[in-house]
Parts: sequence; C-alpha cells; structure tokens
Amino acid sequence: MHGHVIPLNTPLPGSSRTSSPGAARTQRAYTGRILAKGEHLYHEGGGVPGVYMVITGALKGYKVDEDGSERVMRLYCAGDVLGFEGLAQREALVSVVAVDTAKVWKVTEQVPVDEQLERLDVTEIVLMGVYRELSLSAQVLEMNRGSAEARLARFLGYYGEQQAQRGCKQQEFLLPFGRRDVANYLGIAPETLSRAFSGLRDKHILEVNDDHVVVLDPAALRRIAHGNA
Amino acid sequence: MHGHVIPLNTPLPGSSRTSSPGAARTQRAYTGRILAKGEHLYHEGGGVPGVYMVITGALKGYKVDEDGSERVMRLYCAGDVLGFEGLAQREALVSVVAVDTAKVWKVTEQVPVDEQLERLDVTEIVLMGVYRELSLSAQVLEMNRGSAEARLARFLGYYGEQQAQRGCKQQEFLLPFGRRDVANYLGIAPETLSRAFSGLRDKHILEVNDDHVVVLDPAALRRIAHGNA
DNA sequence: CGTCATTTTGATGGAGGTCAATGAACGTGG
DNA sequence: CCACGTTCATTGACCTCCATCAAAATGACG
Repeated sequence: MHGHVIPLNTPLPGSSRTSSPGAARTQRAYTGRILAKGEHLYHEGGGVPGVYMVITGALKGYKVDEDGSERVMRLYCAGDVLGFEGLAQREALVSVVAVDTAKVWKVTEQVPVDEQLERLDVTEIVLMGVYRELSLSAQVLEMNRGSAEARLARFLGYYGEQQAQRGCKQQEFLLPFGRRDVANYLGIAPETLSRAFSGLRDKHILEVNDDHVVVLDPAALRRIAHGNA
Repeated sequence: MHGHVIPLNTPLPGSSRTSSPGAARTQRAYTGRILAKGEHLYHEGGGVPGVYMVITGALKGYKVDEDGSERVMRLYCAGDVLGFEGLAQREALVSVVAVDTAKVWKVTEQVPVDEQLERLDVTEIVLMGVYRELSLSAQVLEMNRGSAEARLARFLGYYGEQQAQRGCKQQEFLLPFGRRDVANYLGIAPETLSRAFSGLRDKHILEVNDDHVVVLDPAALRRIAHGNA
C-alpha cells in the first residue's frame, strides 16, 4: 500500500475540449500541479485556489473535529473534480491531501463569478460537477449505512464502476487508499474493515492482497451490498 | 406530532429582494405552492420543476433502496432551499415530500441554463445554495457518526442554530418531523432515538414532550455532541 | 369509545468498537 | 547486508452499544 501511481493513459471525460498543460492549443490553458504524498491541495477554512480535476494519483478530502479526530468525506481518483467551494468564493469546507503522488489540473481560476459564467464551457463543467457532487453526497451517506461487509461491497462496487468508466478492469484494481482512510470513509474501524475484507475473501467473493483486489463473484458482491447476506 | 404548522412571521434570508407570490411588485414574481402533508414536490428519477425555497412547514428528501427501505437524506424547514438538480436539467436525485402542510416558493423556473445565468440575483442565490448544499452534505454525514445520543445532540444543536437564525428561540422549539424520519435521518432505529431522548431527559439536559423540545443545558448538549459523555 | 398510528419502555442477541499481539513491508543507519 | 524502528494490515478476545422483537402507553380521529 505504498508508493503506487495509477497509470492513466485513457482520455478523461471532457479532456477532448481541454488543452495540455504546457501547450495552449485551444483558447485556454489549464495549469497543472504535482502533489507529493502527504502534500495538501488546500486546507479546511482556508482559500480554495480553484476547481481541479484529478489526472493521476489519489487524494482524500477530510474534516477535523474539535476532538482532533478525522472524518474522511471524499476519496478522489483520476477523473474526479473537486474544489467547488471556490466557485462561491468561500472558504474551503474540507482539507484535501494527496494520499499518493497525484497530478491535478486547474479547471477554473479564482476570478470573479460573473466573469467565470461568461465562459460557457466552464458553466457546463461546473453544473455537471455540482450535479455529480450532489449524487456523491448521496453515495457517501449510503456508504455509512448497513453492515460492514455491505459497506465494503458497495464501496468496491462503485469503485469498480469508476474504474470501468476510465477503461480499466472493473473486477481487478489497486486501491491507492490505506485501510485507515477507507475505514474512516465507510464509518467503521480499520479492524472491522480488515475483517470485512477477510469475510468476503473467505466466501470466495474477493481476492485480497494488501492493495491488490480481485472481484471473483460480482453478483454475490452486489447481493451483499444490498443487505442480503 | 400531528398537524403542526410552524408560524414564520420573520423575514426569510434574501426575501427583501423577492416579491410576494401574487403581487409582481419587482421585476420577477415568484410562484408559490401549498403542499398538504404527504404530498410530493417531486419524485426521485423524475423531473425537477425548479429550485424552491421553503416558506412554512417542513419537508423531507429521501431515497428508496432496491429493498424498498427508505433513506432520509435531508430535512427541510422554512428558509431552506432545495431542488438544485433542476439547475443541471437532470433528473431528481431524491424524492421530496411534505411531512406537514408546507408552503414553498419557486426561485427559478426550468429554463435553459444560460438564460438563468444572465439574471445576476439568481446566480447569487444559486451559488449560495450550492455552497450551503455542500456544507449540508458534510453535516448529514456528521449526523451518521458516533453514539445515538451524540447524533441527537448534534441534530438538536444544528436545529437550534437554524431556529435562532430565523429569529425563533434557540432552546425551545417544535419538531415537525416524526421520530421515524428523524431516526432514519440520524441512521439509527426509532427505538434507539426514543431512548436517546429519554437519556438526555433523565440527565436534565432536555425537556421532551412528543414534538415539543426544550434545551435546559446547552453546554452539556454540546459536550455530548462532540462525543464527550 | 374504539381503532389506528406513534411513541415509549423492556428484554435479548449480535455486530462491531476497543485493546492487544503478531506479522509483513519499508526506510534508516550502523 | 543486517539490525532496528516505524507504519500498516491482520487476527484474536472481550465487552459495549444498538438493532430487533415484543408489549404497553399515549394521543389522534372517526
């Protein structure tokens, strides 16, 4: 679970309309940024530099409670868009940190709102992003319901779908996130998550080797995800 | 917990810029609508008529899982804005139903996006709403963590804050939502919620009488909300 | 007053949180 | 290269909290 970089050679959604970081072939050039593992993109309560799309690697969005405990709100992979707080020019609602070497592109600069809205392509990506954000919040809440195995099954199901959307295998992938982060994201203890992995492995539904996961029985996984053990 | 209507004679945030439903005093007239208890504003998967602001009463946003069980995603009170899915002209992500006689005003019609964005006041309210929506999703997730009493304490704390923002008492209010809905919203069983109420009552932190709630010890409530029993 | 829905309280079993120990992988410095 | 410390994943043992089943109490409404 250390030092992985997800290769992503497939085009990302919407990338056909974007220019590469250096060459301003189209009207607007997107600025890229590389984050080392553990480096923050922005901090909760601080400013949001803009709206970003993840190109490679993985990040997590989290909040810190008064007691110092951490709540993982989002897990970002290649293709995900984040930083919508910047649109309203308000402070960041979560901290975003790379859990692995990550590359992001800035989609919008922090310019006055009305100027942004004049650009129609930005408006499109923003509204699409807001809608995705709304469905994501439903998804995240869903992750925090039901038994531990059901949560894990749901998580792996969604993750597999996402993988498939970017042209990778749906039933076999590397999890760039550590157990602690995934467990927190699912609202369970890391030990419980480990037991859930073992449980699904013992039922011959998964092959698990640290961060390498193979789904052997997708149908059974779906059944468990929906609460039917 | 039956037949209540929250009186709201205080001006709502942003209402100074809006006209009353009937009289088109300013440039745009907002269309109002009354929903009886149990009546839906829109359904999951269907069309969203527009973005609405709640004037009086209470509504809930929920999803139905494949197994038929219901997941309460949002609890809406006077002043809340909902229906952002309509902005992207996509299908509704949740169903919205009145849990009590409710009155709503339509803030935007479902017109092409670019036309909407030309109206600056709408743009403002929309961006504000999106930001609120993002913080709400964090709040909802927070409600689904920790012990039952902590969840209830957090819920009552937020609810009291909201009450105060619209000029009502922060420590004494009527809960228009039934136990079942609140429990589902908090991710616990109704019986557990009832026990949590009783627990806080026995500790002389609350007075509870069905839907009438009085907070006797706000400091203790905050302590419990943050996990410190 | 009777019926129904809702809330509350009680009793019980199980899922999962917590504490603890072990093992594996990695980085560092001798 | 190996010893060592560190971090993380896994497994075990224990015990708490809550979901569930069940029943009584309360209130709404015909």
